[in-house]
Amino acid sequence: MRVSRAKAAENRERIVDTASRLFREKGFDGVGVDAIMKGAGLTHGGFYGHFRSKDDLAAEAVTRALDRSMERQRRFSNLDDLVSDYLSERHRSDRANGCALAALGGDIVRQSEGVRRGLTAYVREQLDRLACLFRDGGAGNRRKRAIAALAGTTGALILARAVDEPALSDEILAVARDAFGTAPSALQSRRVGGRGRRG
Amino acid sequence: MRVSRAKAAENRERIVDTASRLFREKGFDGVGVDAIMKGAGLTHGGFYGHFRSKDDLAAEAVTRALDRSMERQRRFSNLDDLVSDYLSERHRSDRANGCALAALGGDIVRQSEGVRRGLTAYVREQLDRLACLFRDGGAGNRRKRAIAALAGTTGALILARAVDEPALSDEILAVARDAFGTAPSALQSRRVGGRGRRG
DNA sequence: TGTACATCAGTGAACGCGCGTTCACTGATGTAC
DNA sequence: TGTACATCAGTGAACGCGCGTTCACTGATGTAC
Repeated sequence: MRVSRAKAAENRERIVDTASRLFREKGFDGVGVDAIMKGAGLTHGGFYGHFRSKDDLAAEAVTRALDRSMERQRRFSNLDDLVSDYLSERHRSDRANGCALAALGGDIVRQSEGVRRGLTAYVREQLDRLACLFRDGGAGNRRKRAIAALAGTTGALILARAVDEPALSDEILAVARDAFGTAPSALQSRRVGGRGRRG
Repeated sequence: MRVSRAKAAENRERIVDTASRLFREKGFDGVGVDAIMKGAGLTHGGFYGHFRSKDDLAAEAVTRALDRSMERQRRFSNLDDLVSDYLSERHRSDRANGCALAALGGDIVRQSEGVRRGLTAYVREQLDRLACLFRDGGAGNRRKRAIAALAGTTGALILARAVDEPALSDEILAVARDAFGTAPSALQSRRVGGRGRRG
């Protein structure tokens, strides 16, 4: 039974959103067209009225996830808050709604050209944004610290998720929040005791 | 046709090695039992004489990859060399023989309990090793820097591989080498010019 | 050391299930008058 | 505004391919005498 054009467009959006979440949660190969359509409240047969293939949807779903990530991170106006949010326990456990880069990491390389281009644009934007959030230092130094912070937070989230022991996972998140959330950071020197609140 | 027990054991080893490389290169779902056995110079039917299932092999293959990584990294006695090797262009392009954590990242979470336990042990060992390589600071501070370095290098390698543009990828590797390869690092302060050779 | 037989590593055909994709069909929507 | 028809979003059965797994078979290895 046909539905209105508005409803059809809405359905399409819901398919992309659902796929975006399911892919991050279970990986590209861990989710079938059937499950995605069911998750969007439809039947699988209608899929090809909206997309040319599962790969095409994957490209859109990753792009959407990255856009949402960017939106979320724009809400923070200082590095500490942004990093605390990114390295929160909520984000660690909520893969489905979290950073696509951390969730799909290595698999993205094997995706289509479009997906990788979208990801590259996201990384560039993210680096620019991080560089702005550093308060001190010249442009070159801020960019370097932005790269280190992006690599560090992404890696920390992946590690915290991969590791089996809650205590170690918590420790990784906590240390990384401290190391990458402020600049200069705990990485910097042989500071003993204190969490740098004074500085 | 039956082969000698020694030859059979050797075949089994070759299957694990081949799988270890192919999984890192193409992901767990990107490689079939058929391809693995062919890569090891055998036919697929013999697979189940060696392993209970593909998942069982995956567990062994990841463990093997992590062991090899650990072996390689033991060869370096200072942090600079270790990080330079880990963040080299060779490692970026040679996924098949590189770090399993960076190559399989998010997918490992969805693997069996055994795999995750092996990975956790690897992370612990790696952190201890990195902490030793820092020359200054107390035990607590060294561990923190080890965590930051592990997260940073892992994240940087994943980013450098994910990104589409060679120049950006090179920049990420270079900056991360500088930031995580020495302590204190470029992250530390608003140092301008010079690569810290003097310090 | 040599012979006879049991064992079993590896082979290749076959099975069966899941999944991406296709298609004939349905019936509500959109449009022309 | 109302009616008649064409369109087309969604349905559910079916197809076909790939892949994990099984199995009867082969023939070299290992063992018992």
